[in-house]
Amino acid sequence: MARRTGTRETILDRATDLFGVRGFEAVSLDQIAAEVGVAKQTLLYWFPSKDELIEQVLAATAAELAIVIEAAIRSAPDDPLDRVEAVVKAVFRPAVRRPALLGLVREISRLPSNASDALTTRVEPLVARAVEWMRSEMDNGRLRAGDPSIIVSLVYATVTGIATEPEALRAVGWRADIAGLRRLRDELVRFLRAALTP
Amino acid sequence: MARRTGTRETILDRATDLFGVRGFEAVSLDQIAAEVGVAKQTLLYWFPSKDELIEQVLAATAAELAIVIEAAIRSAPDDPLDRVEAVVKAVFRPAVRRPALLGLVREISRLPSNASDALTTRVEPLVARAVEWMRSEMDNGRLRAGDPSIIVSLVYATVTGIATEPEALRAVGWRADIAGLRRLRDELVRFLRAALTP
DNA sequence: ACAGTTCTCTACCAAATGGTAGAGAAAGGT
DNA sequence: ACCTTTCTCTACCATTTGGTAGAGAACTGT
Repeated sequence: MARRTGTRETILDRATDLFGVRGFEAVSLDQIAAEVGVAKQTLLYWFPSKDELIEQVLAATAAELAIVIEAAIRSAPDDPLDRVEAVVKAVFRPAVRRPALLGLVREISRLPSNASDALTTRVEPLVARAVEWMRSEMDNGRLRAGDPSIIVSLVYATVTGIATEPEALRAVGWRADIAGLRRLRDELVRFLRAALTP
Repeated sequence: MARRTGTRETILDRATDLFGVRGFEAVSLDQIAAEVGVAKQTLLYWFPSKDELIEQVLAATAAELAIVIEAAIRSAPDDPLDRVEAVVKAVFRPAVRRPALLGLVREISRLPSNASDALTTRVEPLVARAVEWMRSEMDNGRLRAGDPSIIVSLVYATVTGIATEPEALRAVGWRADIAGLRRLRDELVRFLRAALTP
């Protein structure tokens, strides 16, 4: 049967959404296969085991986010607050289009450590660079002084948290229409700017 | 056999930790039973089904957090920034002692909506009160102006996010000793103060 | 001593889980 | 035309899942 898009890519795509929304262990291969419209064994042809599938999903997600973030940083102005805003906006777009993306990132902490270690070591240099950058900007007096490691984590937690908890937003009456999304994004940016301004 | 503490309470306790760390669907009744040191059917005697157990775990957690928060608010000073600090510190203590507590809160969004609705409607008045309080303090000029609903969600996302993602903190070299915890808590409070100061 | 309630157990069960074995279709290269 | 590789399928399998049935302790009040 002729495939419109690669079966492998379709599987990765659907699996990303399901894993991100419901968690790795909560999603069965049968469910993914049904969603893709293919037999379970087709999954196991492309990915020899569920663990392997999870690993590939994580790798693809990390790559996608890394590209978006890199691009945002490269084309961002020099002022650190503008830079943070650029990165947050860049991540926000794909994250709200697919809540599962950042949800996936959160899922990593539930993996057996050996599985997540590969990813961790790959992301580590990026994180280290972010922390170093933040430290130097703090020294410059262009960002509010503080423990740069923890501040980086706090910014990450805020963005990831707000993008992956529709429940919290629903509880305060927020609606996910286009106007709501823009308000949320702008309020998030203002919140972070206020938190980081010297 | 004479029970030291109530079997029911022990089950709720262990189930809270397991659910909070790994997710509802990822934890089996057998695993909980093994952890408690009891037969699975003892679980099903106390809680007629897994759904019922989940519901009770959520109810107990909500009650525990509500008590802590209420107490913090009552004994807090009038200044809104001090009040936020008091609540955050109050939640932070049990949250880091048991990361599963806030993890559980996050898990709610994965529940079938009918199961979480009961909880949602119970929490709704508290949330509404918080939003109204924040709006009036913004009008007073004692908090940075903004959309009070979204700001409440952002504060919640920051606290929950940082307390439930040890992975993000590990990635920046943070250690969970007592000194690290205090630094984290203080940095979190400063972060939120900066974000909310007019 | 005894009956009744409370509590925990062993023994099952049907359904779903991740995974194996291997057949057969589709396509390309020669 | 034919062989090989690529891809998807049906048919199973052992294990684990949430849950049922019902027996038997252990504590109660009388």
